[in-house]
Amino acid sequence: MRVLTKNTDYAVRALLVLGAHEGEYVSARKISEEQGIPYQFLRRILQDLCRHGLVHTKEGAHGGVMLDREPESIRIKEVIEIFQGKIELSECMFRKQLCSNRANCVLRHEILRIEQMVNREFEGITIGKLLDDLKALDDGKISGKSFVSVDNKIQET
Amino acid sequence: MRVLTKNTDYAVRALLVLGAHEGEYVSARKISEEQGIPYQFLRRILQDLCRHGLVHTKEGAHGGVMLDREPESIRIKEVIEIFQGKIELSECMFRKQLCSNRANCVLRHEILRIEQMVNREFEGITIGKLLDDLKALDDGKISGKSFVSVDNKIQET
DNA sequence: TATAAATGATACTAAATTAGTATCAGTTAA
DNA sequence: TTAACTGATACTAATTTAGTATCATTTATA
Repeated sequence: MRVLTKNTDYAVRALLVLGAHEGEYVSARKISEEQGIPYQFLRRILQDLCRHGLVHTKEGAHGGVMLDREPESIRIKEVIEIFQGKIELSECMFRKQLCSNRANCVLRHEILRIEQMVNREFEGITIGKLLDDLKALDDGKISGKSFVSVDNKIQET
Repeated sequence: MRVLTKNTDYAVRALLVLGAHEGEYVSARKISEEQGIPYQFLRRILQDLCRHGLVHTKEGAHGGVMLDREPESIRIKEVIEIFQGKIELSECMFRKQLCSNRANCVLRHEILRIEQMVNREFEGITIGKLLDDLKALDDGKISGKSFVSVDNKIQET
């Protein structure tokens, strides 16, 4: 069960690169190489981000992509919704009509609750926050929170 | 973005029917008709539930399916994992190796946090609890929490 | 003992989503 | 003029999800 798709993953990583170079145009080629993201795929992702006003672009030589908003105002929730639509744990029939049966109702009640929780969480994470975390990592301030994977299990070191 | 698949949805509904008839064998045909679930699809789902020990079956005429565990011990998390595997918000490369780049790390840290939250929630919901909710609904005790959908938006009445 | 109502096992198809590739036109700095 | 860019968009491939079909076996019971 995977919830975040490559689209979203690549978009966030691209936004972090752009956030680290605020005020500069960075080319899709450079981001692609730096992050190991398939070039043409990334191109389309960046165009989507542009259409949604998260970044703007400059054509031609020395052109590229630049953040068009404060990193703090770009919420992961927004990015997810651009590429995957609204977060809905279960898109059931009851979004469109009265509950057809009561069994649906009770399950749905719980699911809506969790759905709202997840939405709140993704709303709380911004590119700005992630950039801060990155910076803290660089400064070694939260080095104790770095992770190492052993036998496919995540462990804190 | 849909997170719960039909498999899981149908399985939970079937388990609720079985929970409402504890100690009786209920046939796939009956559940299928009662819940509007495609018969053959449901058959396979019930077989999976059987293989995982949530239900047991009796072949032949007057046979069917019966819960094999206390409804309170059947957690939705377990059902999800049978049909969709472990809940992972983003199955990234870093599950298998050390973080290749730091941009992954910071995003991943947040994602793991939310992932654990979601897991805890689905672990807290059991078939027994949903049956209780259903019963309360029948008794009109939580009638104030019934839902009506207007223009695709959920509203409490 | 024949039969109808069940499950067991499993192969198959269809639809939808996700991931990735390719192409061509236009822009711009040097 | 040319190389390095983006804009737009069509196309293909791979994977996942949903659903269908078939045949064998079991069992209650008329």
